[in-house]
Amino acid sequence: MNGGRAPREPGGHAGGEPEKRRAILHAAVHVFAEKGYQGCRIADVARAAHVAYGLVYHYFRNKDELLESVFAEQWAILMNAIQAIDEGPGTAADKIAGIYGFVFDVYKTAPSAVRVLILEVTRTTHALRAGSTRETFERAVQLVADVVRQGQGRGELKPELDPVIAATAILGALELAVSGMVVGIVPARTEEEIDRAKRQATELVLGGLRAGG
Amino acid sequence: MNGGRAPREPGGHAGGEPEKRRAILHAAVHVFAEKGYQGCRIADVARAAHVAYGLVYHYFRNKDELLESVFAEQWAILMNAIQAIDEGPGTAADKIAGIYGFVFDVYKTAPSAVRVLILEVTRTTHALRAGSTRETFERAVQLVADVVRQGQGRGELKPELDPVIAATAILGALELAVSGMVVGIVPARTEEEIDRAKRQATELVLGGLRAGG
Amino acid sequence: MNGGRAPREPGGHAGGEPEKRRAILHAAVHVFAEKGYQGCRIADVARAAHVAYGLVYHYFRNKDELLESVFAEQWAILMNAIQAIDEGPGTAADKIAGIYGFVFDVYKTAPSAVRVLILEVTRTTHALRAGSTRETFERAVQLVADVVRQGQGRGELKPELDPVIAATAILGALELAVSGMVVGIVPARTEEEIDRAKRQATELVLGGLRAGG
Amino acid sequence: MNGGRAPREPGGHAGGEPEKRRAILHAAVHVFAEKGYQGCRIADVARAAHVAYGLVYHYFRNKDELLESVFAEQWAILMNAIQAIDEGPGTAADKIAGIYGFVFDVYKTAPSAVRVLILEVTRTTHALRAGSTRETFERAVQLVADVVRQGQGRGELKPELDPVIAATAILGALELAVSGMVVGIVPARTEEEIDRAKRQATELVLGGLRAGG
DNA sequence: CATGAATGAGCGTTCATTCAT
DNA sequence: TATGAATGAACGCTCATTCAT
Repeated sequence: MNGGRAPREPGGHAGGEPEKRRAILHAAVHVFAEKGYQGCRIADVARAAHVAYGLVYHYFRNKDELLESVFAEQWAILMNAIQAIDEGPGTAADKIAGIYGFVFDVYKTAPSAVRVLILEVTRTTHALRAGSTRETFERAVQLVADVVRQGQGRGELKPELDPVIAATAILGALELAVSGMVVGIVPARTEEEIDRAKRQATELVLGGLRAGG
Repeated sequence: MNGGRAPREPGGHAGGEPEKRRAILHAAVHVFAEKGYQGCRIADVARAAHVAYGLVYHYFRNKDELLESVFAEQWAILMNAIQAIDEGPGTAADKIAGIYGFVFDVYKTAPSAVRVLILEVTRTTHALRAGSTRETFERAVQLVADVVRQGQGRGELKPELDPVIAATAILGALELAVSGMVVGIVPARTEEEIDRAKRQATELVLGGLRAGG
Repeated sequence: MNGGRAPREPGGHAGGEPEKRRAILHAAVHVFAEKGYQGCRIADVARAAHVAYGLVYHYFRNKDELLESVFAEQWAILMNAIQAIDEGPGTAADKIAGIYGFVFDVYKTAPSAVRVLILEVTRTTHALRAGSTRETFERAVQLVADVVRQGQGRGELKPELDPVIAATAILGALELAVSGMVVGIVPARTEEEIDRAKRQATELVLGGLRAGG
Repeated sequence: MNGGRAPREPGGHAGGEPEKRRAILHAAVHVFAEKGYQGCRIADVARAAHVAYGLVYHYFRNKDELLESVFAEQWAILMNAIQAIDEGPGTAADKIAGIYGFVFDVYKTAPSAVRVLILEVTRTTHALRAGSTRETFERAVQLVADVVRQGQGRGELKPELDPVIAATAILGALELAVSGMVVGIVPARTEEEIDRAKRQATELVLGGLRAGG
């Protein structure tokens, strides 16, 4: 594309996403994670993104839409990972362990992202109810429920469990484990501590799911 | 605990807690549950309590203290229940089942209370960090962790689990299960549906904890 | 009223209108007249009323409602005057002259009020369309149209005129005469100049209305 | 007049006014008439003109100048008509009737234009005070006043009337008659209704002016 | 000429908190 | 105790204007 023309792509874009929009979204993740929904001011995001106040409103209709986008993006990443794990090889236990592994690994390098992902999901219930957040979350539950169903079909997991409730518990345990780290109840200062928490949480939830438990 | 309570013996009724204070607290539970932290305005609470605006500030230093008190009260109820269950007879599994049973039962008659208890705990992290909420929450984790430790001591639960992480997962699964009901992912319209969700969630988490799983 | 009780009526009221509300409304008339709808900032009104910013929103839902109230009040005064003139004695010509006289007289002592009354009526059409302004204006037209009808009934005014159109013209001529004074096209610095403009305008419009003209 | 026009011969078409500038001006008339001064956003005009945002600022220094130009253009049309009528044959009454006729006729085919012409004249007083609008308006008044003077000189109109005040009333009655149609007080849905309103208004004002009334 | 991204001051509105009674 | 009027800082959003290309 753009063959022969001047190779411009300055402050703008060329079929892709404007870099300033990226910067805003990127900054929003951190500010949002740091200060929560109510404490996350547009001015903070703009400043963190080294961008003029008004530009936020050039790319996003309003605060809700901006934070919805943050949600959507973070969840999209997680969803892709879950789906890839889901469609890949391995037992149901492997896959669930894989999901846990992914989230804990991301936490090591980008705790803010995980924080948004996990901590704020249920939080802003009302304000964002109309948005796509809830559907996205439901889809995640369904995706994990599918993993459970497959595992039940292969006789790996307890057949009597309701897959949706099981999926809820799987993600719930994951959420509070990460919450615990974020809040400081569960120690997670070193990589080893994080790995330890990961192993424990994984073991715990898998123990409840395995057939013949 | 007496957090935020007026120091001198208040109330027009001598000896007890002033009824207006009660009304405010009571109203706050519902408004808080209904609208969340940010959406919960002092004016709403006062109106719902059929009390003058300023009276809220007579009994509570500020918004945070009011909502802290709501937390504290709801958690106190749960803590007492947990403690009673803890100190009572039965295996660790019985006790954990008892805790789950208690929360789900309260949900049947007072979903607002549970909503506050569960949904808002991690939410308002930053705003309330200075307050007693976190300590209360930690104490709950420790209480459950004690149950786990006791169970491990008696050989009922897997000895290799970190009690704190286990407790975190126990409450985490509980949280998201209830969240699921509140948000509507998990069906909970009838008493039977709620009981079913309770059984499933209990089974799931206990499966992960039992020794020889 | 208030017999025997402590004669309090401090910053408050006693069955009447709070004085601060009065002050805000009073200030709004001037600021509105001075700067027009768009230029009239809430901050200006508050400052002019020697009142805190937020108090404006204590008494008025928003800017539109405030300015609607200004309209309503000014028009109410005019309407009362018109109605009194209408119901009083005299020929239709006397009554129309009376209305003109009233408006020009008010202009001498309170040009701001007239300015709001006249200049801004049609102006903020869209913003205030939903409000009561238009209905009020229509009522004024009807009231004047009634005067015309009565005059036609008594043979004083041309019978072939549509009373509504006549009323529209009567008020229109009045409006632009006053507009002319406000804007400076028609000289109105001294009381004499104002009276001269009044006489001329009255004569002009009456000339068009009188039977056998 | 050339107010606000790009100095050098513009347009891709050599010799005339650039068509984009035309489009902007044309669009501005409608948006302005539709939304009023404050509601008329540059973005709206640009969109309606199918032109890039920034181009508006290429042809006009700022919003005020754009809307001044709209005024100027519309008034120029009216002024030319008035002047032609003025310099043409006929009595003063004929000429005034001609002016009324012109405005009402334009209203039939381009109500937006008349709306701008009439409704917004006095409105934006302050914002545009520095501009040429007022002078233009004053010139219109003078032009009509000249017609009155001529009529007085020929003994057709009452000699005792101040020509300026008379002109003010003539235009005032015209304004409110049209305003009434625009706002909906005076019925103007069919051509017949418009014509009826025209005749009534004309008769009314001429009745006030004719000598021996 | 033409584009539209980028800027930032300005303003309406909310709402926790205080205060006079 | 109880009331609710009064305060003002804070923040979301708009939109005229500029600028780089």
